[in-house]
Amino acid sequence: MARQESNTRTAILDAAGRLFYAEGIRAVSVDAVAAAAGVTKRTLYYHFTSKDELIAEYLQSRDQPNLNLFRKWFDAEAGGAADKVHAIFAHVAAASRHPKWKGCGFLRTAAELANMPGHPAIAIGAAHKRKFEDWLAGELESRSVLEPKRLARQIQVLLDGAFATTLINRNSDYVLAAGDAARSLVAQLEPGPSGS
Amino acid sequence: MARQESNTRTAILDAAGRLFYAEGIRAVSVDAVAAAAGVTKRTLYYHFTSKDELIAEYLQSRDQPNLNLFRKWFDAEAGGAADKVHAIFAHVAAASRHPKWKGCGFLRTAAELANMPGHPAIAIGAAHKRKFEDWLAGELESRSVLEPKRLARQIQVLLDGAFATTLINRNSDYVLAAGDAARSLVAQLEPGPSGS
DNA sequence: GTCTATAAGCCGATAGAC
DNA sequence: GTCTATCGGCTTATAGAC
Repeated sequence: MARQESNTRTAILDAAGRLFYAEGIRAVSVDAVAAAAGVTKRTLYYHFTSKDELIAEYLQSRDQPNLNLFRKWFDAEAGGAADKVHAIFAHVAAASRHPKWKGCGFLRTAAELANMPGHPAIAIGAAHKRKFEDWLAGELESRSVLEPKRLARQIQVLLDGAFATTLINRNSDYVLAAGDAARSLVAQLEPGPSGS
Repeated sequence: MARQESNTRTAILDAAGRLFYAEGIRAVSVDAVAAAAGVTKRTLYYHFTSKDELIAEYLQSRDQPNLNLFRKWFDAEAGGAADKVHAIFAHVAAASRHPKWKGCGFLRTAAELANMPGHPAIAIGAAHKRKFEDWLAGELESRSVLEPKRLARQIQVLLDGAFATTLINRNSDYVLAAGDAARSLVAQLEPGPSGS
């Protein structure tokens, strides 16, 4: 079966993503990934040169899907920019109540690899966060919100804080608190009746 | 030397703290901690029953020192509550520029142990964050800032977001952005000329 | 209380057959 | 492209001497 190549590769990447997110990068062995994918370790090493490459590709595979979720939540919410931003946090809060929730894979991976600042996976995480920030700044700007870049950066830090706190406090109260804060910050700079 | 007991224990805990913070919980072996403390592994296991206990005690040993830092930075800043809160972030930003900076040990440990929600170390992290939140709420309330509890929680999430982003973005811009956001949120609720 | 020595198994990665 | 088999080293934790 010469053309099964990409199927096998995808199966390995899917298994890696599931396990890395559920248990953490260093807690999951290459053996475990191979077993979950239904291949031998030797096959895994045929498709990926190292565990580090597997980690990097796992995060890369989550980049667009995650961004699309944020866009969907933002677009689906009626109302002004403040309410749309708040909706993102409300949806994250709901997701955080799911039993399989384990926070943000990008942040958790960066935390695990804090002693390897040059690791490719961290650069992929940085690019992901940057894309979110840039997208949000564009949305705010097109709605004539003041200081869109500064505000988008503040909201991103707030969202990362929300992700981080879910790992310490099981309930979603802190995510909702972050959402309230984000809405306040946007409302201060939003045009219209409640603006300046 | 019957009374060297607590010295040895302290040496082990110091070494553990240094290594766990610098390289991460799972990246550091018990062998490495024992070697750094200048004792054998058997001695380490005489003083601590397991690596998990060592992890928990490492975080416990950081609880009060970290809280004292926050208090010191807050108290040393002249001006109103908004400026005092901002000062905490400014000092964290400065600390994050140090080459040995690796973020918040409590959050990084929680991220590494995300697959073990009942781990004692996570409870210690939760208690630490809660103490910070309660202390800050008290400071805000005594300065007649409105909704002190809600605000303290928002600021804590912002601070955790600042910690988290330093692991992805090397520079301290995001910490400063968080500090600006925190100051804005306090200023909105602070009494006086700029208040309602 | 601290030591030497070791258990028993898992780690990432590779050799070579087919 | 996938397999079986294995390397050398590291993992947490323990046995037993002193």
